[in-house]
This record gives sequence, structure tokens and C-alpha cells, in this order.
Amino acid sequence: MTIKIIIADDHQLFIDGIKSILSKAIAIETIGEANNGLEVLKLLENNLIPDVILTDIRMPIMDGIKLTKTLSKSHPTLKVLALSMFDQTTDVIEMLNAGAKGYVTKNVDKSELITALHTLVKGDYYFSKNLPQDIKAWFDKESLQPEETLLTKRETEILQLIAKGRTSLQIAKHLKLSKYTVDTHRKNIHKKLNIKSNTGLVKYALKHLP
Amino acid sequence: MTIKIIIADDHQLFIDGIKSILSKAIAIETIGEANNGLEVLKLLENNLIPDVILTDIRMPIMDGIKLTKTLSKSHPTLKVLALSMFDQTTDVIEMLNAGAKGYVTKNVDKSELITALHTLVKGDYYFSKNLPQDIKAWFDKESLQPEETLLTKRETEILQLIAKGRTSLQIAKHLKLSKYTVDTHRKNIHKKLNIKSNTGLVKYALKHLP
DNA sequence: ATTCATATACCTATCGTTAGGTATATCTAT
DNA sequence: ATAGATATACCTAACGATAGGTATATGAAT
Repeated sequence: MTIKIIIADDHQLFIDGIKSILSKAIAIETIGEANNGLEVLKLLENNLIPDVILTDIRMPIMDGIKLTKTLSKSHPTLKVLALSMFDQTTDVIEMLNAGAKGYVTKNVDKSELITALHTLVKGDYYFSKNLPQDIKAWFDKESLQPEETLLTKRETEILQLIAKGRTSLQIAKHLKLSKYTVDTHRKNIHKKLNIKSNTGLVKYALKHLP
Repeated sequence: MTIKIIIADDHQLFIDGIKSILSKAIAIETIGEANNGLEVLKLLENNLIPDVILTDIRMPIMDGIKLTKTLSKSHPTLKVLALSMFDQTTDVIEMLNAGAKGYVTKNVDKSELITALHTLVKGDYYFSKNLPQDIKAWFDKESLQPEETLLTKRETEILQLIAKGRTSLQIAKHLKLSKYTVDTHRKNIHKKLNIKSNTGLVKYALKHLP
């Protein structure tokens, strides 16, 4: 049984490359391509129905997250494999919450891509190796809405203060903690979100926290 | 006469894709691949000499600009075709200054890529359609300073990079400036915006800059 | 009852930013 | 032609963040 896929990416050359790779794989057929989410929906409207949609996250007009959300309502049996350059936890979680069944970064090799496609068709999830460990753990535990439970209350509290521009020492005094404790929380936040810089933390906080 | 090429990109899947595309093209042969600039140099040291090097710009360890500069000294007959996701003029100019003979973005299609390779081998320059056609004209062109902006062009440029999480040293290298100069601009931005922390700058940039 | 997650605290080395300067060169407009 | 703005470059001290640890106490869940 041949796996039928649609590829969505705003870089045409990348689509061409994937198509070329998959044309050599047995039992996989590319039946359509799109440069943004909206174009995928148009293909589906024309009754071009694949088994898996391989989609980039960041695309103009309609991004991969919006696309996946739409699909999980209109075509719930259709599997979505996210294909991104970024391994930031936020992206992974957003895609999973939207309904994606797998996530691979663009530095996997072709065999891993093919493995991922087969895994999804079997009904399993697939995540590439370089993603943070926690993600798999959350799904093993079948915990829902991982975004909400990602950071603990304390971590969230501290992240909010970081985003306000407070230093570790100021936060420590405010919460009557040791500076060391605040720094430990900082490190744990970094690890959980797979973000290394203060700049990144600020951007995350602005997007995801009240 | 077959055109021999080496592909350099930090995303293995992208290399695999290009290789797959080019394997179907007549008279083009991929003789090597690399995940960063240094790996390209190693291939050349082992007497693997291509006609064209197809290289990404942003790569770890040694980026495409550094690689191209090195090559234009060590292997001046070798043609470099830059292959980037970004069409920012600064990138194009940097690559051209470094000695690249062409620049295509990753949203060209496969036929355009092949055209570009043939054009370079013929000895001409090639730029994909979405780039400013006359690069020299761009150099001569007077850049317009629209309306009364608080920050200067340079300051804006640097602030955008700060907001992307780049350090002063990284920005300095990218803009070919001294770290000291970048820090001076930083201080001037602080003063003009009356913001003292990096955190504040990031928030300002997200709100006010494209 | 014991494991696990959470929260706490400490240590150190290194990196990056901030703040206080000074000093030119060029470009722009009066 | 000259003042003012812009862009460049350098120096250093102090402060804050990052990345490696280690270690203990507690409450919740199996």
C-alpha cells in the first residue's frame, strides 16, 4: 500500500528536493505540493486526499500551525508531520496541540524522514532525536495540554519577572529566595523550553504568558 | 562536459534533496557534500575539486561567507553559488564581496537551480529573480531615510540583531565591525530609548520594528 | 514506603552586558 | 566652512547571565 503525501513548504527548492528523495523511496508517492497552508486546503477541496501532510511551520499566508488546527477538524484521519528548521520546544508543542503526529527537524537525513512517514501511517508518533527528551515523556504519560503543565508555578512566576527585566538578584529578594535558587530555576526553564538566551526567554514569555 | 559540484549546507535533508534533484539532471554530478565550510576545505585538500560549490550562507563552524573568502584566495577559478533562505541585501552583498558568482534563494525551483549552475560555469553571474537585478545599481543607489526615526539605520539594524538573540560579538562579525563599535551603538540605543537592559531592548524591538 | 517532581541552596569559571569614558572620520545641512 | 549627527574604534571595571556541577527537604502519587 503506497503512502500518499502532500508537501507544504514556502521554499520551492526544498519541496523539489523532498519530492526527489521520496520518488526513489518505495511505497511513497507525492501527490501534491503547496507553498503555504491555504494551498494545502485548496488541494484537499479538489479531492486530492493524502495519507500524510508533510509541512513546514513558518510559511506566509497560512502557517503550519493554523493549517494543522484546521485539518484536525476537517480531516481528522489525516496525519500531519511537521518539518522544521527549529527545535524550540514551543514550536513542537504548538504543533502537537494543533494535532500534528510527528515532528522532524531539517537536519535529519533522508532515511529518518522515510522512517517518520512510515511510523505515522502505522498510527504512532514520531519525533527526531535532537528534540528535548521531555516531549516524549509527556506523551508517554498521555498528559494533555502539555503547554499548560510545561513550567511549574514557580518557574512561571520567575519567568514573568525575568521578562519584566528583573535581574536574578532582584527576583530573589522579591520572592525571598536565594539568588542561587533563582538561577537554578532559570536553568530549568532553559532546559524545558530548549532556549538558551535571556532574549529567547523574554520572547517566549511575551508570547505565552499573561 | 559534466559539471562537478560540492554541496555545503548544515541541514542534511536539504543536501539529500539537492543531490537527488541533480542526480536526475544531465551533465551535473555531485562529487561531495559538507555540513559546514571547513568540511568543504577538507574535501579540496583531498584533491576533490569541483567546478562549482553550492553553499548555504549560515552554517556552524565556518559560514558561507568565510568559506567563499578563503576559496577566492586558494582556488580563484572555483565558482561559488550562494544558496540561501534569505534575500536580505546585506547577505547578497557580503557574498559578492567575498567572491561569490551567484546567489539564489531557496524558493527557486529545480530548473532555475540548474540554470544557475550552467550560467556560472559559462563564466557569467547569476541572481535569482527575486533579488535586486542590478547589484551595482544598489551600491550606487541612495538609500532613503523615511520620516523622523528616532534610531538611525545602523542602530535599527543592530537592534534587530539584538532582538534575535545575537551577542555583540556575533553582530560585530556579521556586520564586519569591531565589538567595541557595536557596544557603542548599543549604548546610544539605550540612551535614545531610555532603556537600560537587554530585556527592554528586545521588548521594544518586538513592538516597534519589523 | 519509596519514588518522583518540585523547590530550595550552594560553588565556580566563563561569557556577555552595562557604564564610564576618549577619539576620529565622514557625511549633511546651514 | 563649519557645526552637528552619524559611524567607527578602543579601554576597563563592574555587574549579570550561563553552564557545569552537587545536595537537601517536602509533598504527591504508586
